[in-house]
Amino acid sequence: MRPRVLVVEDAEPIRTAVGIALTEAGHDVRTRADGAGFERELAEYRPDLVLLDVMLPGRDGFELLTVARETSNAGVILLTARDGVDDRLHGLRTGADDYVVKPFVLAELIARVEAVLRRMGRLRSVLAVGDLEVDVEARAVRRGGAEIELTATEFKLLAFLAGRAEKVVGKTQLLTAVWGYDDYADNLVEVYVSGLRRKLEAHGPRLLHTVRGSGYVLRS
Amino acid sequence: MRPRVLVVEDAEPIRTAVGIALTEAGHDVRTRADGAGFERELAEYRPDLVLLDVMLPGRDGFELLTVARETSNAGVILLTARDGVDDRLHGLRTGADDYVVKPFVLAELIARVEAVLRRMGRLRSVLAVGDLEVDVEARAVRRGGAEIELTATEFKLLAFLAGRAEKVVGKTQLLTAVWGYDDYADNLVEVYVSGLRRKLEAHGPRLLHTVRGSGYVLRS
DNA sequence: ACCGTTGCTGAGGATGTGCTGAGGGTTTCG
DNA sequence: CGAAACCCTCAGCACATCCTCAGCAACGGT
Repeated sequence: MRPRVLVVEDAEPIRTAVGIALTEAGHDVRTRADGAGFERELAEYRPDLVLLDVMLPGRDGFELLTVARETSNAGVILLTARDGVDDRLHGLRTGADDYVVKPFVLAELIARVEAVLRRMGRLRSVLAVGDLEVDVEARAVRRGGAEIELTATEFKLLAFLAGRAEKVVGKTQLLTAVWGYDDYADNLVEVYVSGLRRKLEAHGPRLLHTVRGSGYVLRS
Repeated sequence: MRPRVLVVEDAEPIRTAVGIALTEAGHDVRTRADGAGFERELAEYRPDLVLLDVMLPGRDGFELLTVARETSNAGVILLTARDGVDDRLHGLRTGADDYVVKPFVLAELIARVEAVLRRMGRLRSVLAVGDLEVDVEARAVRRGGAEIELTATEFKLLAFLAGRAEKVVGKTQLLTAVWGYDDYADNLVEVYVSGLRRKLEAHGPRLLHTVRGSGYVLRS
């Protein structure tokens, strides 16, 4: 489930740019030009995070911040052209989770958005290859909705391969990365690839391909 | 109970000034000049918030940040003279809760400290996992309406796990976070997990799952 | 088509990892 | 001061997982 972000910003170019950047970063985004119907939007869309411009026509960002705090538990980031310490203090005291000053680099805004989401526990680092998802923190693997149970070694192997999806990985490389050996040992890798395939292919077509003479690739 | 703040900063004047300012603002403060014995300090003092200078003799702030994230639930604010966007991004990506650039106005630092504390209170006062509720402040645990009585150690363990719901937590990590040990000691963790399960599962299905070879997860 | 090389897979014993009941030392509380 | 609760250690059991082995299949160059 992707995190939902609500953006309220009157300047059209910024609103669009932020919307696109956040969407590309893998979030679900909804944008608005002013604070009209803000309460309804909060209730319906249930965002995990709200990005609020401070200077808005009608109700300003501080007012909306208060509303958001009272009626939801979304995180809030304020967005403003002003740079005085007083405004920053005001924003933080009112309870914003973060504060970004215009003009800002888009990459930093994204980083702050994700920092707040991560802190709230709404962001996971998930590696995806085709319909396969590898959640490293939860140590969980899903394919097409189904949860796949892996042993410790199988998971290490898959995580390593998923981390370099589309790239061919040699057996020696796998042995050092997963087992810590520095020389070749029997057919260890083959045995584990075999086991991994059996579990993975119970829920779909082959993802872990053999590249004869070189190693293995993970791709769809 | 006043919030505890741990300050790690090598420059003496700043360390003192920050210490005094935070104390006057009503916090319990402890200061250190470097990262030596940081793990022990975390385990003993159990700060709610850690202020870390990025440029420290010995281990730098980023390193300490990682340690703090792994073994405590404390919030973290980075404190630095550098102002490059790259450093800010690095700090936020690594998971800092906030980032203050020197030179800073003391009032702003205090405001940020309190913003982070407030945010943590809002997010962490009652942790919920499935039908389980862990109220950290009241030191109470409920499941499906029934109150569950836990010993001090059991509660610490559960609270730590609940703070990282859905994430796999290693035994070593638990030992440092809950017991303050830095190396593996017998099967302490297993014994307490066992006891915790008995109490938790008297009111519902398993929530505290074993992930063989990795650790434990709390999820429904 | 042949044959050496490379890769696949099922089986099984050794090992590792986790679970639990019991008990002694210590602290807390009445 | 005594009892209860609690913390930690220990030891035995259960079983999942790891790795080796051996035979078979697939591939590709000649």
